[in-house]
Amino acid sequence: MQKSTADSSHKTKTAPLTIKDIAQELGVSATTVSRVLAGKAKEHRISDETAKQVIELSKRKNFTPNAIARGLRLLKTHTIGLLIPDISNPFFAGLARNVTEGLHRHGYSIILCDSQDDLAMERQLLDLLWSRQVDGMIIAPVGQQASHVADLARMPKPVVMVDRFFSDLKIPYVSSDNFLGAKQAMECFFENGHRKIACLKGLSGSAPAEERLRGYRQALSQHGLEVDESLIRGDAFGEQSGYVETKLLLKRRRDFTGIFAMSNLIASGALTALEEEGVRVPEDISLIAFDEQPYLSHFNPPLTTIAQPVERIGDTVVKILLSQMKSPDQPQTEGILLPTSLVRRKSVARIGPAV
Amino acid sequence: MQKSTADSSHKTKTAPLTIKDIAQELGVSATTVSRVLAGKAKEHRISDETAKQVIELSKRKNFTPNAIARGLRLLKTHTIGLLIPDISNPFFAGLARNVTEGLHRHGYSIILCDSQDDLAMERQLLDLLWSRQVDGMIIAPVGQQASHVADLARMPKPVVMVDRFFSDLKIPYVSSDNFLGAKQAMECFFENGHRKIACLKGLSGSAPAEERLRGYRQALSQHGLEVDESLIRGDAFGEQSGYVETKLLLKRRRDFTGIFAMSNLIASGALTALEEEGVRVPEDISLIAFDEQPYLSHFNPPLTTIAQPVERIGDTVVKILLSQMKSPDQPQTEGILLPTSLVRRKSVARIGPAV
DNA sequence: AAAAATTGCTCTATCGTTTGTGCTCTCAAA
DNA sequence: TTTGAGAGCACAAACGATAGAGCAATTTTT
Repeated sequence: MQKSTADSSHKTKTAPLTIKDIAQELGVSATTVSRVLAGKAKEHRISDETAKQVIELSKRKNFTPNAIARGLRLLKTHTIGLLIPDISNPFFAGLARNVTEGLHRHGYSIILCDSQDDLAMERQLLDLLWSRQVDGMIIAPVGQQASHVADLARMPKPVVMVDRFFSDLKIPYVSSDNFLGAKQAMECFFENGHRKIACLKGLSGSAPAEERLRGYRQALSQHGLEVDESLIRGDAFGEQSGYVETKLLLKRRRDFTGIFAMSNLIASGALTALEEEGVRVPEDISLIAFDEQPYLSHFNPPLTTIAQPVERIGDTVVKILLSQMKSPDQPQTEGILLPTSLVRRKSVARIGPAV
Repeated sequence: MQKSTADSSHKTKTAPLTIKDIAQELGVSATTVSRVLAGKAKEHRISDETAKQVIELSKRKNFTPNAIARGLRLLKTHTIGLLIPDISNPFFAGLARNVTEGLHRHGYSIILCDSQDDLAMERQLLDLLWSRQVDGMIIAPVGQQASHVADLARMPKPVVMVDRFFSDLKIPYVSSDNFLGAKQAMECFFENGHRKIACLKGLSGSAPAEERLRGYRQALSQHGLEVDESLIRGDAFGEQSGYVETKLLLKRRRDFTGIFAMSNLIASGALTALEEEGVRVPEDISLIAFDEQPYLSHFNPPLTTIAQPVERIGDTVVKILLSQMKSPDQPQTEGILLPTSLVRRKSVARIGPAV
């Protein structure tokens, strides 16, 4: 075994460099190196010559200061916690992509936590994020219980909620205007003559589900139609829920002509059930789903959807978080609702005059 | 402004607790608190009484030791870097979910980096991850260039490649058996009488694209068919590529009867193009895509696909990484290829006797 | 030529934990 | 009454980077 000199033929593990190593090799102090690398050379009257040497050697040795040590000293980690219920849900994946990119541009990294829509897990992950000294958090809480989220408002670091939120907490949030979205979906049904429309609900108690339900109800009322409670079914945003509830609904009755699905996953499950039961879409039953994805245009039939402005949501969340981190004591934005839009495709049939 | 006592009505930001605060309040040393919280009370002869008090107070104050300070002292952050080309690609989203969960169960958090399939970004993110002192990395490199990835082999921390990999580097990898997958797709075409099959390629130089191409070629040869190079088109895994290449292909010729798309995104783009050109699937042209997703069964037509064992890939990656972290000097697994499977749906038409 | 200002750094303490070493008791055995 | 062993903890030094204060040269001013 040789003594040291990097032997690149084998997997020679190089010991991590420190600022001291650089300093020693140049015969300067660690402070100097730190200041040069922080771009504060001028400010601290480091000679151009010294600065150049430090930079060059660092580059040559591929040295970057230990961010952990830095974080400890500065009490700032340049890390943001991102907590979402399910990264494999395209809506959240898109959001994660957007947020990750936006924050990266401002020098922040993100720690990704997937709560799997589990409250206990969520609580645990929140503790974990704090223990990791994140500078801020972006969370899409499971959404049914607020107590542990409420504690976040007392934390010394900014937090922003997204999608799932609690409007009564003193924590800013960004979301689609779910109420509006539901009404847009319903209006589309009405225009095409539908009046009996089932609602496949998402997680009860969560803001998106409740707001969408409110839109559903109000749209019916405004058109002088009665809300049939037995047409409101389901309690989760997943595919399973869409499948099961549609199955049950179809066993019981067939007098409704439209289904409003609160997520694309629910819609997907519903489609499976409809197919199994030999119900054609949209000839027998029309369908509108929340959440737009490009591939939905290849569905059979191409799905009419309510599109959420995912990018705008992500951008806004990032903007709020950055601004809160810059000036923690400014008045907080209370909550922002971004408008949805209807994407008309072919899953809604005209069955009569507009209501 | 009151002095201190947490005033929960307002957003009173509580100063972060430290181990010293706990120690002081109990009249013991920080050492003792640390040892109790690390579960080393017995080992260090801390009385049950003291231990109980420490635990209780910590719980009551919701205290968790500062992981940053811990990381600095222990030179171990319990953080893993996850670098992928695009989190909004369902394949990687699924992988991320799996990996995140698996690592979390072992006490590790993940820092998510999305390179957006950009080499420069990838290089930058790798530096960033090292500077954050991750204990290990899971990377799906862009895949065209290996030099910066090769450096990883010399790092003192374990790295595992996934999906996109370089087999000649001394870094373990886990991936689908892309070669096999392509052959499975081709066999399905052959069984149904197809002999002229176009290939919509992914990113040139990346292992998945090259291996799938190899499978495509070999399958043709084995059946005594000539490889028509002009039927091999495209250079990216995205939707755009699928769309554009299909358009171009259709302008030029219509003598092929099948399309092998190297990703579901490519397939999606191809479908759009086919539709625009009035080509019916599968009546006029059959289609098989790599990457399975449940919703593909709702496509028009339901897509026949090659399914990658995403969960097994994720589990395996995690297993390898954990084992490398436990015993860094053990012989490394060189590379693991997991079998794919054909999901038969309705996008392949029978057009003659099997070849 | 002496005082003042400027240049170009270095020294030291610090962030919050953990660890090796060592200190002070108490109680029993010799 | 001294010695020894164990129990129960505290002290101080690290981990790597940074901010404030300070200090020796050199240059400028008067």
